Amino acid sequence: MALMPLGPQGGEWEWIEGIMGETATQVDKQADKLPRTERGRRTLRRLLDAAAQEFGEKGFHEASISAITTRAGVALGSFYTYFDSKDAIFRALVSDMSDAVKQAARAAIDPAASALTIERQALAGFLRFAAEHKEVYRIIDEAEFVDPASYRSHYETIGQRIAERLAKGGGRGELRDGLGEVEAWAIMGMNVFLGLRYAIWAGEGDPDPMDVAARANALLERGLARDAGESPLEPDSRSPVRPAKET
Amino acid sequence: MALMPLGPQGGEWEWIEGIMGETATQVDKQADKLPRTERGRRTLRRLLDAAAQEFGEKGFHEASISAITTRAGVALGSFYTYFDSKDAIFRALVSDMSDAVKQAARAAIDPAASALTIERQALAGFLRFAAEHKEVYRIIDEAEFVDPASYRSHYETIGQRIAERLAKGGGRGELRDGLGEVEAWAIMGMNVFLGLRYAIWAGEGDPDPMDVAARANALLERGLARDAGESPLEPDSRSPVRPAKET
DNA sequence: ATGAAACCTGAACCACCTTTCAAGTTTGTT
DNA sequence: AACAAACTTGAAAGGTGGTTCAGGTTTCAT
Repeated sequence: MALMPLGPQGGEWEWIEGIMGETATQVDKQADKLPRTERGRRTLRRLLDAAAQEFGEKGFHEASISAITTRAGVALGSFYTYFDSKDAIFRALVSDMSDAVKQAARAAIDPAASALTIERQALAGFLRFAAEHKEVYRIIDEAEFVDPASYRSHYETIGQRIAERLAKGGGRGELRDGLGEVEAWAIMGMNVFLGLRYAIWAGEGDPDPMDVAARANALLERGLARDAGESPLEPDSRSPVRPAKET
Repeated sequence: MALMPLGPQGGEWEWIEGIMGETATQVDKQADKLPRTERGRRTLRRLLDAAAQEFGEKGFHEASISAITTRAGVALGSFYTYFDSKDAIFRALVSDMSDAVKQAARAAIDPAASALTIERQALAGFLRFAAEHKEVYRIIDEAEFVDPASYRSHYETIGQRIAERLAKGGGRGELRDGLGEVEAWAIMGMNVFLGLRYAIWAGEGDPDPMDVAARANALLERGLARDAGESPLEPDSRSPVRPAKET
């Protein structure tokens, strides 16, 4: 499962399946590189795990293929049995990680919950995931420069998903009507930056992910404005709101 | 003025003054490179303008020093009269642009306005600036990998400034009490992503910056929740809210 | 005017890394 | 057992582009 694709050796990459069920563009070039033996699949996975670490630690340009193969314990030349180029393996990682992030958020959601609760759960899930897999965050972010198309499509997909949830919440009467793409991107940006600050850059006295998610959710629920008579829409959302210490 | 540091030839870099009033670390190494003649200052500015374009279009690693010097119309070797390395000029740019972004937001604000109006003005100012200077956005973003310390300090500074505004709004009774860093980062992330989507990636049918800022501000004012009786806190903030078409 | 400091020039140096390749080993099938 | 395909290996080709340098030109204070 893609939820934990980066465990030191627990890497279970969906990459192979992913690539086969793809809309296929640069994928075709890669297709003939799929391993056909057990040994081959093992090597491929080793390379992907090593690359995730290497790219995560050093960034795309500082990372070197020879460092990746060394980490993976294979010969330099073997790399090109599985990937056409340094870019190709990076793209494969981005694609896989993009799926993993979406999956993490989806898995954290209880579809039966109220619209606001769902947003809180999605954020909490994302924060937890980001804290556990900082490489993922970094690699996706660097895709803005190494593989812009994937980067854009990653966020557009997520944005769409959020917009759908907002529309649904509107239809149900839980949220305002007329919420759309702008609000979706606002929420997404909020989540990403909270992830950067409180998961990737988490420090000593920082509030834990649950508190952060609760505070962000309060913002989404009532905004910044002064309480003009508590809006009692989502009783569920108040319970975990312990005010976190602020700097 | 740093507000328009990237005009084709209108570049008025505060870089020189900036570096002199600095807390001084890697700055010292750079200090002996400050030009002492008029000609030198002209060349330095040419290099910085050229570098901004080159980095903005190609990204740090694809950009080459020889392309920068060609663009600037100076010899390759002259580059090293002003900068110790490719990294050094990039850092100089990040520092300058970081100032420019802050300045743009500050300039868009009317300090006498209400707390929420101020946030809307800051966002609108940022969106306008980002649309006009896409290179700035890109360069600062890439600093996450090329110059992480500057990147972090850039956002921490802005985050702090927003937090201060929130605290002030709370003190005045315009906003809730207890707003802090979490809310500041949420707002900042919101702004940055709206900038990415509606300024950098702006497309045909997209709403204009004013609409985006208004919608985001509505989110900050009342949240997503269904109108539980219009909160009439900021009459000012309703006027420019023309609902934008959504996809 | 004149000399020293500032600045300019571009060819060459050099370090680094991606990619290729020809030869060898392992795997899996018949 | 035997063979083809899959996989592995590491040395070396080949490019790229940051950085240096020695020698020339311009600036500016005296």
